[in-house]
Amino acid sequence: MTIFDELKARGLLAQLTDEEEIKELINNGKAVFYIGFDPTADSLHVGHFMALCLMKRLQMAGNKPIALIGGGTAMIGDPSGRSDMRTMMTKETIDHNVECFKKQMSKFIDFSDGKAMLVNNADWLLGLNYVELLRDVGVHFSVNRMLTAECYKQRMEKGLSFLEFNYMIMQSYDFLALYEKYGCNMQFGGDDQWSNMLGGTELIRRKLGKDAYAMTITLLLNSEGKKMGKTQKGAVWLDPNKTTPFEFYQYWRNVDDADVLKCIRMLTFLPLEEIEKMDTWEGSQLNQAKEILAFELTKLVHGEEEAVKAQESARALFAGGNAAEMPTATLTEDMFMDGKIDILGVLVAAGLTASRSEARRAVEQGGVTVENEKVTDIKTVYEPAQFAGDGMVVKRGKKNFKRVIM
RNA sequence: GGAUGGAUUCCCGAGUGGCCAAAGGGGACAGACUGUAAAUCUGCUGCAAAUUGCUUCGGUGGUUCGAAUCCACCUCCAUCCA
Repeated sequence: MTIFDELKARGLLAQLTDEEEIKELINNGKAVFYIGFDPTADSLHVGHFMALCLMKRLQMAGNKPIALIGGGTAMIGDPSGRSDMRTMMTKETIDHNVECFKKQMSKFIDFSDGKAMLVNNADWLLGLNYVELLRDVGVHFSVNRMLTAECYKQRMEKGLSFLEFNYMIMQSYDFLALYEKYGCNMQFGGDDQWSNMLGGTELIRRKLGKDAYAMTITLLLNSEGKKMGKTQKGAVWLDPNKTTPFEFYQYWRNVDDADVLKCIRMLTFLPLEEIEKMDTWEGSQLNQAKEILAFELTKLVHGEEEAVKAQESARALFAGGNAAEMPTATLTEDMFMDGKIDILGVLVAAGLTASRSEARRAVEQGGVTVENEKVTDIKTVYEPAQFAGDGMVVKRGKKNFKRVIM
């Protein structure tokens, strides 16, 4: 199976500028492609992960990836898919994020021996001269055309600043710069990047009279049409300090039935034949598929050891027992009043609830368990000795656990 | 720069002097049912020393016994005009 067919079978491809030409290039390892990542946070998340996987797949097929970190474009902020303006980030924050991105990326992509490149568009964007840019690049853009782009249309009602309006031009310029510097002939990105990417191919055509190609990856949406990889608390991060391997595992373990197979297909490296078999699974059998999904992804991101730990913890916990591997919270002396701490205090200290009021509600609604014993009285108190040794396992709801120790 | 409309709790949105910690909906959370799923039903959703107290309706100041609500100034947003 060719790489192109595989990508297609996995449902990763969304839009392509020229299917035949792209097929030819990537199947024969002739593509030099880039994917841009704007450092808007200090860790990569699931959306980036998909793009990195794509890079890896193409790299394995002999193509040369360029990972572009948008240290320059982050100064502007991409309006695509946004209903309101991004908060402007300081140069310092961006620089910090760029460093974090670099570290995480090198875990997934092999940058040794020129097999891949890592560049930062701050290197060429920040030094641009305004008037020169307008004359060289600006002439090639039609405002009328730009305004018809989907990403701007959405913003016509809410308001769009000139700063953000220029994002497309910066991204287009990136493509041109990479084309000229490194012979980069293709750009990949999320489907919401389509218009920005077309801007680049157009610019290359107009300025150099050359063809370059663009292809977008299907956005990972759940059955309700929302972006996956987001929780109430925010994104699901790849940095274990921001989203622990256990939480990461649980996120995938809990996806809807309707989304499991799609996720396995798009995110894992499991062979397609194996995935086809799972496709026939129904009902509670899908639970197995979820376990596979969670395990595979945790393994890819955090390594096999962490994946095994997360899986064992999860199995043990949901089977009713207590696992050795569990997030822990440590109490300190000063949390005790007269040698005692009440259940509300424990819940807050363990980070299981945000406030004592919330803790009170959780207890009153029968959602709190200590060592598998339901706690019904909000006045229940504990003494330091009870948290000695292995401590106690405190649960809020079905899926929030903490081992609380002294 | 001018005119008009607007800013309410996680989000949408009602409230135009006391009965307002603020209707309704969504989401989140908890319970029941399940398969760690969905759907459904129930509860709940500012904080706390908890039949009470405290802080909140863009910001600051004012009127009043009493302000989300009235007044002044400011900030931000949208629409129209330039």
